Amino acid sequence: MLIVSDIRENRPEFIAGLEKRGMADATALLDEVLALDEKRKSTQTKLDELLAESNKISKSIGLLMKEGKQDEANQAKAKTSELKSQTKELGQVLEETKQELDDKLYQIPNIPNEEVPAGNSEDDNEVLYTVDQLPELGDDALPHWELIKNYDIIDFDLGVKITGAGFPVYKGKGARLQRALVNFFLDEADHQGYDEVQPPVVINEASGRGTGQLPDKEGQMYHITDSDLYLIPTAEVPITNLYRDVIVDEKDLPIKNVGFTPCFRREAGSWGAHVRGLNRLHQFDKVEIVQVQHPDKSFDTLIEMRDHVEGLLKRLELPYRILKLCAGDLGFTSNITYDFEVYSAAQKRWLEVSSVSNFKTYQANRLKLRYRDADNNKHLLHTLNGSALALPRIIAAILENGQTPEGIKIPAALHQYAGFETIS
RNA sequence: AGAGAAGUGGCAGAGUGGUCGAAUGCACUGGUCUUGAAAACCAGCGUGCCGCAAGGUACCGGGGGUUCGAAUCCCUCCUUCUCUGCCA
Repeated sequence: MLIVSDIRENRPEFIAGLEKRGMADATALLDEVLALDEKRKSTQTKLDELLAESNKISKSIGLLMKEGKQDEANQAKAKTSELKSQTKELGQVLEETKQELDDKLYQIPNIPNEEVPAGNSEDDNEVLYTVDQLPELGDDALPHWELIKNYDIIDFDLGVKITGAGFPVYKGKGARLQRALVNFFLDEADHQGYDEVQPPVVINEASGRGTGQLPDKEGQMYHITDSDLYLIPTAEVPITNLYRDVIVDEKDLPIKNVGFTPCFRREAGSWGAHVRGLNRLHQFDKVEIVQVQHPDKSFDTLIEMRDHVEGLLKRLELPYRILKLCAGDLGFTSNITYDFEVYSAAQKRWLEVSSVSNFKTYQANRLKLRYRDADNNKHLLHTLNGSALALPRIIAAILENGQTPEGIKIPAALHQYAGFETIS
């Protein structure tokens, strides 16, 4: 959530930022926010004045009663009764105004970083790096969904039987490969100083709001209505919310966490030509890295995280490219995002396997996540996260790119973890 | 899941209708003392909102209610503990 006082101070900058995202009515929306905030403040002031008077009289009533001045006490009571109806009314106005202001703020996405290129669609994303030479497979190369069947390592039909489409069953070396990747990713993060956590994969509404999935992505999460809980779409939600309502000491920064969880996405309406096999699932595994950092250092941290993800792809020997997302393609809560895509050689297409983002104070404001500086003053922190990495598409790329007549060669970095070198 | 008990500041723990935002202790911060440290002593030490400030206001698990006035009384939800049941 944007910070109202910042909007007031730098209104043109915020308007420009939102327009860069393609928001047409940015000026009107921001002005509504500012007006509501003015109303909130003046109402608060008035209410406080009335309450102050009321409190004063109430105290005097106590004293009068002690002195036995019953009549005077009763007179004072009449006066406060009058005030009471006024404060009640104003209190309601204040609550409504706050609610309205909140609702407005929830509709407004983060503003893009100045580094973020302009643009409306993924075509405008900036390619920061791409592999020199795309791998060429023979004409008989198979897409991963064929390979999966041939080697019997992932079973979609069984998943349909147990749950439904988009919930595959990993079997034998498929399951082992997945576990190997998880352990590899977790160990690599551990080497980079991330503390591992295992959060719940079910979250409450407050957590969904804290990181901005609610109300923006209500329809994309599985909702357990009889308990009013949600299945996580990413470990970002439970891990970042670990720090909701927290004030950390400046010297304890940065906070670095890594977590492995399944992720659940309804992907409503997004089934089409490009979702075969492992390309898009309702449930998938992901290792996520999260950092909470000092505002002055978060940009360097973003690069550090980007480098970490890049290192993983290098060690997996997969052809990849790095994109800097344009303003129009940026996630709702993000200030700047780098996407990583691996090349799936049989499908001949790029698959997104990681998104590394800096949210700056957008999430922290909602989370009330702050740090205390040397002078004991409190300031909002910056939150960042990135996939490191999402599993199914990595597996798809490993399978397709590693296929040979003798079987599928898996990357050397995984041999120890998997306990095998070839799927045959 | 059933029965009972309890939720107060970083922690411990007072407070059952009226200067209570809240005693006291510990922890923490600054100072005095000391060659240094410890001890002792002095002072400070929650959060949000409004305000340039002085100050005001709100918060004692969450929400609602009674009252001129609620940490204190009532309702409700949540959580924790104990016992019973069930279970990996």
